[in-house]
Amino acid sequence: MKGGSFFVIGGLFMDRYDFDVVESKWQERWEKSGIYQVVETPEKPKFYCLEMFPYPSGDLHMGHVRNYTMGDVVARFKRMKGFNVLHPMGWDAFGMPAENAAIKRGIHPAEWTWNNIANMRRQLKRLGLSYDWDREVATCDPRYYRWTQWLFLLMYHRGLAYKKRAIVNWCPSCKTVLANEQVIEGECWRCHSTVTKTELDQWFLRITAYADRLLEDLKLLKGWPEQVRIMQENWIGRSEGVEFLFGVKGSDKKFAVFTTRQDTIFGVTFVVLAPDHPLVKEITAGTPYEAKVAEFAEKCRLMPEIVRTSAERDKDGIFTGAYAVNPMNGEEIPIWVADYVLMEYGTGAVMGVPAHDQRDFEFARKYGLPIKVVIQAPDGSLDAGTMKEAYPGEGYMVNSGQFDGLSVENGKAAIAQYAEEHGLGSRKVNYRLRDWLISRQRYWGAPIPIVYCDKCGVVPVPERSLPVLLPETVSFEPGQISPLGSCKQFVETTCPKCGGSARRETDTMDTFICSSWYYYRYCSPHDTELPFSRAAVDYWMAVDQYIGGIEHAVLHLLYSRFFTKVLHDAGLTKEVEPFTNLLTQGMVLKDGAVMSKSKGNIVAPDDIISRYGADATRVFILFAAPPEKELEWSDTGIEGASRFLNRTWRIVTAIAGLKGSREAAFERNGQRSAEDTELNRSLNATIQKVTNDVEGRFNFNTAIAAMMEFVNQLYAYMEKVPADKRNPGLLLECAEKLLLMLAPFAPHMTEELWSQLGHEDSIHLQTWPVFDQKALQRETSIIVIQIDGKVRDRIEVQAGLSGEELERAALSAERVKKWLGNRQIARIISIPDKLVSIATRP
RNA sequence: GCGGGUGUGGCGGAAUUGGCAGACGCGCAGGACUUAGGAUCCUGUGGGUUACCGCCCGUGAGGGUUCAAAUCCCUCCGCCCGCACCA
Repeated sequence: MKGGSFFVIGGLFMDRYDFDVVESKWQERWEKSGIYQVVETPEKPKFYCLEMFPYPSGDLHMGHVRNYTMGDVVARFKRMKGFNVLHPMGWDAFGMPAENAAIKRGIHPAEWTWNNIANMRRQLKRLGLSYDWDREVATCDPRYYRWTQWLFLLMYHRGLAYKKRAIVNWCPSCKTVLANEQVIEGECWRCHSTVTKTELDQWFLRITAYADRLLEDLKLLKGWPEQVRIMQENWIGRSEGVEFLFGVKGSDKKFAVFTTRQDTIFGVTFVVLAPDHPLVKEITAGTPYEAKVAEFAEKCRLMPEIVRTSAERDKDGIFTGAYAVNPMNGEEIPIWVADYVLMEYGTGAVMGVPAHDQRDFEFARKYGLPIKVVIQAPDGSLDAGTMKEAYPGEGYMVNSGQFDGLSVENGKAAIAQYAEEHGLGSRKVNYRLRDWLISRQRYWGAPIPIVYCDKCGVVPVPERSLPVLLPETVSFEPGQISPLGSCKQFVETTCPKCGGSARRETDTMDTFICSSWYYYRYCSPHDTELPFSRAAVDYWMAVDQYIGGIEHAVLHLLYSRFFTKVLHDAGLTKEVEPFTNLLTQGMVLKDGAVMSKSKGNIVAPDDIISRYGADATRVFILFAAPPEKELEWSDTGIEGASRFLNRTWRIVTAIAGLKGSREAAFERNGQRSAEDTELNRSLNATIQKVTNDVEGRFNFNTAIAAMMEFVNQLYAYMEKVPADKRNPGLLLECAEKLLLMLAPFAPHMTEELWSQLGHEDSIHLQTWPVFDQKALQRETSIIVIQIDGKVRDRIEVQAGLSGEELERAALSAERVKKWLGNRQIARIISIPDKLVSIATRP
């Protein structure tokens, strides 16, 4: 038979299928029939499949396509597996770009945002994603941000939202403050400008009150990548130690010093205060040191954070003229001020133990301060006079009075206990995590629902008065105050308490607040009584599978965990963690670099879909790399995906055209040729592999590879078996089960072929195929024979032979005899149905 | 510096429990069909060698454990990511 002839169907040669027609046809039908809409169905197991919702920047990029295609495959697969699947989509719609567009082009942020949403919704629908669009949310919609404000008030009433004057991160380009998490290597996470410091009255959320639980519950997140858990652990930065109270010589002033190395307290030869430590001014006031120290502190204040906290930089410091008293031994030691000590961490004061801390060592060397060994190395080699670097390791205590001889670990416990018993200090836990600064001096965000009254002070807006609406007409030009501040009608209000005149808070909330609870809103998106209905949330939460970029490892994922815990404590929800399983997908690259306008290497989803169709785009983006890895976009690679779909189309339409195939399907147990048996085995092996790859480990790439292989097998069968010897019933079964497996990946083409095979119901409402264990069994196995570790022969034997039988068969093989020659057999290992390994000696 | 990841053909990648390295795809080469092919179908494709039966080498480098190592252990190198004076 000549290649290609079995594709002639009804006289027509079907070369390629028309994806444009097929895809839009089914998208319309799915929308009309609402097949992806879900309601709570207690008798069915639920599955909440969620992808991080996008910022509506205007156009979908390939990273979105990858993220949402993965989620869609999981959602469709779980549906076919019998789950009631919640798979929603929405918009993280507040944020700076909308405001910048308004300033630049005179479009209102709302208009710009809603236009972008409309375009991106169109693009998502074009990809054939199975969302329940009835549940769509947009965080900039008053029906949504009303509840964001409600949740702020919940925090406020629980003592978790507070306002304080603080030194904060300021982005001069965005003209707003930033939370610590949003400063990446000294730069603004969004625009990469260098962040400066400024002092402002700002709103904070007390996330530090949850530091321990956020850390502790990371243990529950077994379905998260270890990397993300470690990043959160590092960010929270828990450390245990002792806070000592040091006295100031010649006064009754005291100051606290935090250390994790209380065992080295006898080695303190100086103490260092942060330049902005309040004690600095007190101890230098009226002394000859005052002016110089103040000048030094000012220099530090002006230094950009990134420079000041760089570990490589030489440490600068200055003596204050004052002396501190070591609470443990009464020693008097000089008080210095240095740039390497940060007011934000611990107590803003550090005890200098140069012998056992590298930073202190460098500082002591630079300024000629004494070095005193108090932990001797096990080999007794440490000598203060000859040390080249600090010794932070294990050893035993020396020069420490009654504590001499203790190990580091025992010394830590003993000193801590002694300090507590004698009122010299107390055990303390410190965190690197800071409270979450949430005020933003911008317009396009949810207004903070707070009113300032001269008589009543800070007054929360009552729940019944929510939402505090954004005024429509304001000047968006950023300045030192929020744009809302320039809007009189907004600012001027009456006090909810006393009815007198009052002013509204003019800052808006960090958009990360809006995205910290959206997954709850999806559960009951139209609720007008509460942010979400308890019954709906109890049914759907937690999210069973969350998919998104690793860039949110600390930001969004930490904030959301915090919100979930607060909601739980408030009795609004039952779960303590929002996302049971997390998949962090890798980035999409082009020519080895991230796609960006400036590099000019952007591949636009719309262009690709127009040229190859949504199904081919989906298949390629899943096939090109495993989900967590970076994916290199390839223009020829997508051709391959397109070829595979067309190849599938042709073979399935050919099978559909086989005369009497449907009738023949009832004769499944009739005669089988060897080729039939092998094809059937191949079908079941493919079902097993695809199921396992999708369900167990999200390896969509190998699942697609397995289906490609199976399609190749179908072609080989057609090539090998003459038309009159083919088994139409088996071929039909192969075609149908292949389509079912491919349906989550290529939903349009499979739906079309499914209907062409005569089915009335959507393929997406079918049950996932099950493989037949019996069909997998072979009558014979190929056994590999190794001699001294090298493969020397393969023999075909009856399946299931015992080790002994295998050995006998192996040793009687001609090639084996030849290779063995007259060498002696030292050992034989046989693994049934796999291999025989023979070790020899001369 | 600390923590994590990773290194496999010309390229993307596979090998799930230590058991035939390179599945699948791209690219390339040859053939078939064809007025034509950038469509489609078939064949080949890690390197070396060769009477195309094989044989030798081969998973960043070196060493080790084992009948057997991409996989486990040790030393080193490259790249990527996170944290980075955190007391």
